[in-house]
Amino acid sequence: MIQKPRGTRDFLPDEMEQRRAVEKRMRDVARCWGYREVCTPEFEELELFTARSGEGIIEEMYVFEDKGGRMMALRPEITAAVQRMYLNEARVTPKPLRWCYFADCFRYERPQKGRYRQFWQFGVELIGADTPVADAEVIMLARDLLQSSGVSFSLHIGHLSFMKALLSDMDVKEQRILMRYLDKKDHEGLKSHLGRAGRAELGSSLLALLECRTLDEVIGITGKIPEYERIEETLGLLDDMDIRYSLDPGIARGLDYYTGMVFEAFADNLGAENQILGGGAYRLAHLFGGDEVPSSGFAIGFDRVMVSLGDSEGETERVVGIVYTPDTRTYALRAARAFREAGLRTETDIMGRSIGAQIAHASKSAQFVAIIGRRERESGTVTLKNLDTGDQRELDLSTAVREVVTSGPRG
RNA sequence: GCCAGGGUAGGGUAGUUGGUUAUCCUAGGGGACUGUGGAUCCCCCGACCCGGGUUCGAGUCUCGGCCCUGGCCCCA
Repeated sequence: MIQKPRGTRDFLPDEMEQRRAVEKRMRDVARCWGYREVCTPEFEELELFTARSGEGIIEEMYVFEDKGGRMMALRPEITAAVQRMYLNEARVTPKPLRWCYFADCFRYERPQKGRYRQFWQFGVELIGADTPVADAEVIMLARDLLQSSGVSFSLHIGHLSFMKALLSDMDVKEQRILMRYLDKKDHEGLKSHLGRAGRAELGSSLLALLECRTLDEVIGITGKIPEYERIEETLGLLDDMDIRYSLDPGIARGLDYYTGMVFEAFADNLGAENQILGGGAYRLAHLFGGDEVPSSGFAIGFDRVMVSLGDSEGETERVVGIVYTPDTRTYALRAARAFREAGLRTETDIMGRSIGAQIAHASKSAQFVAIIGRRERESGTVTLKNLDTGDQRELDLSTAVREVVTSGPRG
């Protein structure tokens, strides 16, 4: 038999309902913050992604040549595409732009728990704002979104200026290597690299920086940096709004287009793949040939959030089963229409089953059955039976519909 | 790309000193039961991941591959 591609998943209705429920809560939060949804193509010109991350990431992407000989890639993330979209379509839109997305991405990687080749991200981008309160807004929104999902997490906030202050006299390439070591918390690798570069004296201050948990401690190591006041203001806002976070000067976020504030979130109950959110302030537009625009944003690893939430039982939807005899089929279908017009999930027999078998089948998912025979058809009624209580009454069709609508969901 | 552990009906399983028709539960379909449900009973459907090797004979042993799970690497 044909199997699904490696690293992809099928979702049955129960799981889809859980995912949609979480997705809906996130959408509602984003909407309340004024972030409106955008959508970009599933695939883009390969160059959109290599311009930013280098040729190396081709190995980790789904890349193909289309029939016109153009090199394309399934999007491995959304931020670059949104920036391209901004440059293409929305450069003159009043700032700031508050956008969000919920979309699937593709990466050609070794699958494991919480890591798939097709995965979904819920993300936001705030374009054209470059203030302390903009930084704070994005972080507060990140917190609200994760909170709405019900996941248990911790939020870590850093700023690239801390490391850069200590590394300011080194060239950019060297900085990048060292920041990579710091991000990975690879102390030995860091020390030996510094030793080879003849800068062993930096080791202790860099490692001490990783241990800092307050801005004052950081400044004690880096000295007063130009960004100090801005960072203090952002963190102060978060404190005033009772946002719980840890200051983590070790966050480097691998990429060089991040410019200032960076942050990550981790699920409390996941193993190796426990990062469920990452983001920060960045500049990207120049790479795509546009005027620079300060932006910030983040993406939530939606699948990891779902793994963290585990198998929780979704709300049971009210279901009505229409049970009827063969000679009342048309009346039964009209009755079903009336229940559906009231917004109820309504199912009718299409298997030619007996009355008893229809009820038996309906009772697996439904809370109500409307039983219809010749008598009900003649009088324009249905016999509404509550399968939870066993009560049943013959009611006018419209009364029966109202009865179910006002009954409220089960359990 | 690396390491470890796994793959038997849709789901969960038994079967490993190699031996007839591969066990049980559950789910699904039908019936007992054509105007009243989840019980019960009966019937049906349905599996050894793929390929090579050893053997008279492989679910079982062996090799390779694929896939899953966990970890490493990576993680935009």
